[in-house]
Parts: sequence; structure tokens; C-alpha cells
Amino acid sequence: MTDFLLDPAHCVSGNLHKTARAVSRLYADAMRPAGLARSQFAVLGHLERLGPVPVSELADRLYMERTTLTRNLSPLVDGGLVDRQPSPQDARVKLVAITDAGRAKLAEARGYWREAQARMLDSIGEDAWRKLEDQLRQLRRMVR
Amino acid sequence: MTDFLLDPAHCVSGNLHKTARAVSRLYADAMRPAGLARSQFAVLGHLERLGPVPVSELADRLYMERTTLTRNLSPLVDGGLVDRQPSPQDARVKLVAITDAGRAKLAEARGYWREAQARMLDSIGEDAWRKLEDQLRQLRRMVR
DNA sequence: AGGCGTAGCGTGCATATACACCTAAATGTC
DNA sequence: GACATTTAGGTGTATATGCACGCTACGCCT
Repeated sequence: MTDFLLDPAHCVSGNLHKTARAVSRLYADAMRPAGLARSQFAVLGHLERLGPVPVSELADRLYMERTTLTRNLSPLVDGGLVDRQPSPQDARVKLVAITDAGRAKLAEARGYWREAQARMLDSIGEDAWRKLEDQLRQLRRMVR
Repeated sequence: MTDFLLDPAHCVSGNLHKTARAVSRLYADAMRPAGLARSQFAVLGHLERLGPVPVSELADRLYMERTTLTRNLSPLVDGGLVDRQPSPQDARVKLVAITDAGRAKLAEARGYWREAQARMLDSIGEDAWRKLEDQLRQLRRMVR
């Protein structure tokens, strides 16, 4: 067994977070005019694809703590971009959905996002990203 | 140009953060007995390798906002794991260094960390991680 | 019907992250 | 040497992240 990779400098978690921070700056800068934070963009994107969905399920999809999502939803609900209602079937469940205003804001932000994403793909190469994305997906499935 | 990768689901930043969250849980769980948070472990690890270093330089190495690091250092300084002193050469510069207590705590935490890292490497394969880590490093250099 | 276990959510607390803005010290310019 | 500029750091505010804990509603069992 290699000792090499058992040095904290090679921590999987640390390297992922470090890289995430580095990359986020570009997207944050590009999307600033839209007034949507990185995480909010991700939440709205998922919501648009999923339709009304329980908080827990959305959290699972985002690989995010349920309680973290609850708080991240607050500013979106306050801003009218997201709607949160009890399910008619099960009073415990809160169904979260994107509103029309949310869809509009998302569409606006997507324009800025696309620029950043295009620049990023241009830098690293589409093929490289395809492979990297696949490895990240595998990593997530691994730990689930 | 492929439209495929210009869908928010393929966002580089989003995928990185999502994966980082997923992976962090394992390390956090494993290291909980040590009482060191993920980020704190990373900071101490860097400090041990670097020796006394200005806040800004440490922030650069961590690809972290300087002001974020300042706050992350607070609990470490309060806990006596890190020392923060003005530089004798330049009164503007604050030199940050790991203390003996910090080294001890780091050594303790490293035991727990090693278990998590070993499990992770076992799951994804050492070779796969070597390649992935390299791609992440390239990504960071790219955006610097 | 009553009681028990469980499932879904929210809150209190602590840390993490970063932008805008401020302060102080060093440096450069004349 | 005086003053503008640049550089290193910290603080106010807002969002992000997750654990421990508590509450309510549902389902089951008797």
C-alpha cells in the first residue's frame, strides 16, 4: 500500500473542496449580474427538472443535508422564486416547487451561466470534462 | 459546439460542490472523535508543511478567500492550535503558525483521517484517484 | 380507540464561504 | 519630507453547511 496517498495533502475531500472554491469564483463572477448565488442556481435548476418535490427528495438529489436545504430555500421562498406547500396527501411532507418568477430568474441567470460554462469547457476541453464529470458521478454513487 | 454540456446539470462548479458534499460526510464521520472539522484539518495540514506564513499566502494555497480564512482561523487560535503574530519585518503582515498543541491535535486527527482516506482509496482505486487528483489540480491552475 | 414506532421537517448552534468596505502600514513620487 | 498609492488584514452582512434535538403526522398493532 502506498504511503504517498495517505498524506493529508492528497485528501479526496480536501482536494474537492479546494477545487470547488477555485472554480466557483468564475461562475460567481459571471452570474453576479443575475443576482443568483451558486447554490440557488443549482436548487432552481433541479426544481425545474423535477417539478413539485418533497424537501427530502430534493436534498437527496443535491447530496445535501436536508436541514441545509431547508435554510437555502428560505431566501428563495422569501424572494418568491420558490413555493413551499404541505402535500395534500401527507401533511408531514412539504412540496417544493419553482414559481413562474423563479423560472424567469433562472432563465436570466442561465444566460450568464452559459458564458462561464462555455469559457470553462473551452479551457479544460469538452472531452476532459465529460470524463471528469463521469468520475465525479461515480464518486457520489460510491458514497451513497 | 455541443449543447449537451451547456445544460446546468453539467455545471462544473455545481458538480464539484455536490461531490464535495457527498464525500465530506465520510471524512467528517470518521474524524468526529478527533474534534477537528474538515476545513480545520486542511488548514493545520498546510500550516505544518509551510511553517509561519502570512494569512494571504495561506489563503492562496488553499484557494480560499483571505477573509474566509481569517474567520476559519478564529476557532483554531481560540483553541490554541494556531498562533497569529505580526511580522517583525512588516507590521502589516500577520504570520500564522501551528502550535505544539496544534501539531498534537493534527497527529491525533490524522489517525482517523487515514482510515477514511484508506477506505476511500479502496473504493475508487488508487490509480483512479491519482488521475482524478491530477485533473483537479489542472483545473485549479487553469482558473488561477 | 389508544398507544408506539417511524418518517418528514424545522430550529439552535457552530463553522464555512465570500463580497463590500474600512484601517493601518509600507512604498513610490515629487 | 509630504502626500498619493498600493498592500495586508479585519469586520459587517448574507448565504452555505451540517449535527443534535424536538415536533407533528402517519401507519401499524392490539
